[in-house]
Amino acid sequence: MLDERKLAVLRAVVEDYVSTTEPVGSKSLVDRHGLDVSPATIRNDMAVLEEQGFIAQPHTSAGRVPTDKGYRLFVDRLSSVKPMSAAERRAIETFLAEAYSLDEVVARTVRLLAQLTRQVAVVQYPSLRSSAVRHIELVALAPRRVLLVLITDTGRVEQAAVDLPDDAHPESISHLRAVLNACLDGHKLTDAAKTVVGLADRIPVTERPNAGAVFSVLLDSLAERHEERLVFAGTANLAAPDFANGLRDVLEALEEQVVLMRLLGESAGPSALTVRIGAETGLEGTSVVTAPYGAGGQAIAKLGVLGPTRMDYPGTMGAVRAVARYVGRILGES
Amino acid sequence: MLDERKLAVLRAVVEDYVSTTEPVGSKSLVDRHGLDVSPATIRNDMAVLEEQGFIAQPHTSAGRVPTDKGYRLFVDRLSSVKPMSAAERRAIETFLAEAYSLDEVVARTVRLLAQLTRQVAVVQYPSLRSSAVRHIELVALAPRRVLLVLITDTGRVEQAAVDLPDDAHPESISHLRAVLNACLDGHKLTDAAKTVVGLADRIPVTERPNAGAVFSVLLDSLAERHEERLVFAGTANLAAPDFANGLRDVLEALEEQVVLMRLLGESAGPSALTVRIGAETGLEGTSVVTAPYGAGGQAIAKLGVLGPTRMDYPGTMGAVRAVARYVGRILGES
DNA sequence: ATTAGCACTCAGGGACACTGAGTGCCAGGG
DNA sequence: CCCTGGCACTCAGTGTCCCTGAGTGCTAAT
Repeated sequence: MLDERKLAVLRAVVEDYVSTTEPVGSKSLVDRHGLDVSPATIRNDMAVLEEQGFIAQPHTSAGRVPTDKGYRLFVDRLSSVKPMSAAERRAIETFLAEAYSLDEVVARTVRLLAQLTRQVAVVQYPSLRSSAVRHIELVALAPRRVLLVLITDTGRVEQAAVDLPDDAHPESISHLRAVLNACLDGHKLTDAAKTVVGLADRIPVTERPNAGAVFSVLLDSLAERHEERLVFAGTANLAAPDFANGLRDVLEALEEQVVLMRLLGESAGPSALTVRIGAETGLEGTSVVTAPYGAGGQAIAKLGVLGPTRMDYPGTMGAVRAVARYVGRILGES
Repeated sequence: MLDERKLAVLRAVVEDYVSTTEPVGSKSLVDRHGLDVSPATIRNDMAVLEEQGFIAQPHTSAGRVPTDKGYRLFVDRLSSVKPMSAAERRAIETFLAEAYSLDEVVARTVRLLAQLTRQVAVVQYPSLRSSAVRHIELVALAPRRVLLVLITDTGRVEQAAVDLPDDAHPESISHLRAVLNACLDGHKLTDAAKTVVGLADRIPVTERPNAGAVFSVLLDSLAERHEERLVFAGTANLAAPDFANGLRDVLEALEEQVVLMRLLGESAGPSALTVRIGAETGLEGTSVVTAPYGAGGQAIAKLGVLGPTRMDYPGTMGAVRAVARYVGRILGES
């Protein structure tokens, strides 16, 4: 149905259109690529490709432009990820290595990704679930309100205010803190749920409601809230002419964390690059390339870039993959 | 030089241009405003205003458009801040009152401001300097690295990693923590500098280098870094046609915290609204309205909005002022 | 299956004229 | 002296017409 040459034509159309932004015609195709056939032949191929929905004409008597379906096929079967050059890899590595705190790693990563791809970069904060507890602090704010501070082994600090059902005496708070630290120190948050079950025994009955409130905040909201934090950079790249009309929608999507989370979240394979094209993203004319990243093999969050459907997929995918790897490595070390 | 009527004409030009986005001519002016003179008279006035540089013509045979200088005069002498309606004030109050943590207050404030003004809103995080210390925590990360966590009386948590000159034993860290808490608890960071001077006495000579490192991070970087944090919202409003060309610059400015800090920082009076117009902002075609806000009378940070030179100044100023007041009130309560 | 040839289409761009909102200026009137 | 009505002038924007050129689809020959 689609022989070798037709696929080559589609590939050429995508490549040319991406680099010129202009509908590509049969003649220029045979010129720019080393196709040993005449324009007329290409025209026939193009007619077939159009019928199948891989390319389209903006108007009669204009060249062809890839459709979403065309880009899809291109990404899935006609192109391969373009690896970063050695120089680029080195630059990435040294740039990220200069970051100390997690905040800084994330900030640098997102800027780097925006710069490499010249598009909008998005990075999700790593989940807390796989970190281990180093220290837990409780500070009284009001009779029925304490501040819960969690310090992880990776040196991250998370806080949350907890509303207590009963008034809490200073000493009962100290006791709770001591128990929490004794039991959870060194444990991962993922395992903390089990640990907490047996933990209630060590707490006087009268204090259990308060302790329960603290536990639930620690396990649920603290660990989860963090996963929702997103950072982005490179929005200035939206000023490119591609987005002329859809601009408003994209900017709104960037502020609506929910939309972005969905874009990052719904990726398919666990260790693979995910590419969502055009309508698949819910944003007309916009594509998204994402990858999971994580320390020591297991994915803890995602990152990616967002750009016009007409983007350099191999290059973008290469950059996303490279950055995801190096971030994972950096996080694994600290 | 500029009699009453000429000023009225300028005011009318600004108002009409702001609402229609189109150069305003003499005829439409006398129609839309109750001016009891003929268009010809207005034309003469306009000629004078143009000569003085308050208005300009995009091209001959087009209406007039205010210049930066014209807007300046309008803001300084021809308009007054438009107070929010009672309903709006109530909405602001309840919306902000629902926020618990400081992060949430800031997040809600910036969104609110963007929505009220339909422009880009920027909020600077409140300075830590005027908060008092509630608790200080030190956690060892590595032999020569500790994590310093500061909890303030307003329930805020700040962290910073400290590199130590010497190896630190667990007990010396505990000791340092105890001393820090004993001496600083309840004191404001602004006063902490004095307190620290006498504090060295309580620390063994061998530990002083390490203690010094912790102190300096606490006083300098921790307190200062925080003031540099900015949050913004409403970037989708940049899609308005006004920004068609300058868009890229504005988006870049938003990512360059430095530029934004300057825009927020250089305001004149301590308690007043500041309006910077067009070239005054360093961004062609962009104006900025800022106000300080703070708990209990003293300003602790700034907030503001950024929009096209052609903006509704009275309304925007009203919104900024109102939001600044209510945020101050909310922060004062907690 | 490929190609050469040919008629056809249509967006983009230049030339042209027309319209209308707006101007500047002047001479006359309160 | 300030205002006004009148008048000639300017020019951005719009619409029409036409031409050009890149690109197409189809058909007949290889």
